[in-house]
Amino acid sequence: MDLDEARTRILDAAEKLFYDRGIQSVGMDELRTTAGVSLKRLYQCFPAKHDLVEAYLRRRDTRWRAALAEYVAERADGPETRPLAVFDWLHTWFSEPDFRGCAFINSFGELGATSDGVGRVAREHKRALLSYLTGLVRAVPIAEPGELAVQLALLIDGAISSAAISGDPAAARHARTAAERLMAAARAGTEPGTEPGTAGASRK
Amino acid sequence: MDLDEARTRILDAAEKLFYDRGIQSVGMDELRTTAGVSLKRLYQCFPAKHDLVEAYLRRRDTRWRAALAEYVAERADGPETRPLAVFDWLHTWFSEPDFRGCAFINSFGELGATSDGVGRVAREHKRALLSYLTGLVRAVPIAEPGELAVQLALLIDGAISSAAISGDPAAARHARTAAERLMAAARAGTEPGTEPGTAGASRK
DNA sequence: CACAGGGGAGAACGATCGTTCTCCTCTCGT
DNA sequence: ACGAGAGGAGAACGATCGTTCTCCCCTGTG
Repeated sequence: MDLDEARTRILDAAEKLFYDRGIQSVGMDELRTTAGVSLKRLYQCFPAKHDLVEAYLRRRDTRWRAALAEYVAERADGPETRPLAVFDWLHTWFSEPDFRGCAFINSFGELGATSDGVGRVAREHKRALLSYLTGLVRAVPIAEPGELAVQLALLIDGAISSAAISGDPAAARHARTAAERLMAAARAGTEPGTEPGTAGASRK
Repeated sequence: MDLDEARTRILDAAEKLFYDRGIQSVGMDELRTTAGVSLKRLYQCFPAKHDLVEAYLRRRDTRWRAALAEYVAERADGPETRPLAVFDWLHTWFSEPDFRGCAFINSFGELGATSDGVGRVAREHKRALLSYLTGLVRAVPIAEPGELAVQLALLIDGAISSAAISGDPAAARHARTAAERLMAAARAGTEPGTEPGTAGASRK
């Protein structure tokens, strides 16, 4: 077996088990069994459990954000609907049978006080999501794009937590309508006639 | 030492240790030491660890919601500002040095898949919070109070998670301004002249 | 064919977990 | 004064954890 294939099989097993049942609830032996590799291989790829935990979180971060960005890019039919498509993607995610909330919030709650690596990865994940949202919002003429992006991030985190605990994917729909109203409110803050593109002062 | 005093000392220790470091990271022996009771007493009050975990969560639920309701009742100067006072209370909570997010989201992420008692308490906590918010919102003339209450709940959960991971209490302020705009949007949905209290149809 | 070496399976190790048991002390009713 | 029972301190137990070690086979090269 290749060393890279062993790595991906271990990471696949880690993602399934860690996300489903929490990190401290799954031992290295079960991980080894699920991945189908030997213990020697496991410790050859990841010298300690916290290395595997961090690698699991980092890979999940990049994949999660890539899946979201891909969905938004191909589903939204314009810059105005892109921020709302985020919540449609959330709804499909919440509807998956093994959905169990945000892996980073869960890991942070479990190990954030103990392992600073987990806290760091969780912080980076939320910061990267916020910068992605900021990019989406900037493509729409809006009074304060940073503020709206932060508000959307709050709605996203809230919807994830609510859907995880209640088990009801409808949290994504409620968050979506809230996002619509926040976008409309932020749009109302822009004075008409001052959008970039129409040169000159048309009012004053 | 009284039996009731032992119970509260154990619950005090459990709340501090479980909330600070997670549940699985603190053992019964450290709990016993912090509470200052004997192991026999500990197991006399709580026959197993999961009993203590559930009691800890239930007591925290009632205390947390009571503290919130008390703050809102004495700080808000009218029905219109009560929902916003919730976010002011969040800001003071986030600013406490040992703030580490929502105990129920954290516990659910750590043990929700394993222990169904934890999942049940977390669900009840969120449901009770939502019904409290619904009560606050119903005192304001608003088109769909249930919808607005759900949206506020999403903002609250999102602010808690965001503040926990980023460490920045400003999440409460952002959530507050979002709540203001959502309330204004929901208020705009009510037709003027149809509030209860002004008898008769003043428009039609 | 001989043999060196890497990988697989799993036993083994020390630590720690939740829980129980032992031993000793103290108190209280008669 | 004295026996009985309750409570405290902590040893002890079985299980499980993360990690390492042992043994054996398999393959490739002279």
